[in-house]
Amino acid sequence: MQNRLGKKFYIREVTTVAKELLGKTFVKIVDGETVSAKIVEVEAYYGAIDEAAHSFGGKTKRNKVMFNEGGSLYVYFIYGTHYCCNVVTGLQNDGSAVLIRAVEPLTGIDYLAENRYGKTKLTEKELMGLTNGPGKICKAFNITKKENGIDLSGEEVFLLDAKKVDKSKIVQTVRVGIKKSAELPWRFYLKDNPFVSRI
DNA sequence: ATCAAGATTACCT
DNA sequence: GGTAATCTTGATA
Repeated sequence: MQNRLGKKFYIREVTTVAKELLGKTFVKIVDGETVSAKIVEVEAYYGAIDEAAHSFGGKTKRNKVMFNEGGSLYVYFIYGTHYCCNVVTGLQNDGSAVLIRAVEPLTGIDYLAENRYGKTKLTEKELMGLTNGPGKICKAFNITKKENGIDLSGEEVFLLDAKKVDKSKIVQTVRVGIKKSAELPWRFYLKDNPFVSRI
């Protein structure tokens, strides 16, 4: 039986939460249907010491959700075309969050496919590319600025606990796609999982 | 008021 | 491999 992750889970040090998010289940309820996916790749961002974090340099209209107490969803718009989805962690005003970079679809795959490709019959290649990147996840789950700031203890979007992933399965590397603080090894993914965005 | 850069992706050669 | 797509913020005038 899977239980919802509680407030305590999120209000901890951001890299700890990032690591433990691997293997957990991301759920969105759409018209009573459960759309879910396993988290396989994440990155940690921490405003106090991390120049690459949106929260570095203080609160703005765009990033204010990142300063919430852990357990909110932070969605931002980037490059004029893509949304990315983060789980806020830590205490109020921490400015820390975990970016969800890749997930493995579990249920509601037709919903994800329809949003991403406008069809439900997918080739093997399309299936593998369904949710293996931060922008793709938001497209597939139809997560937009409407979802920014929502509480993960609500009934629409939340996370389920899962069996703890063995430490030997977690790979830790540097983050992808950033120029500032690029050396911080705050990216975590599940070893050998085919849905990880890049190796 | 104008402008460049950004936690990305898809489509081109 | 290169680049267009085209929103938000923060710097400069």
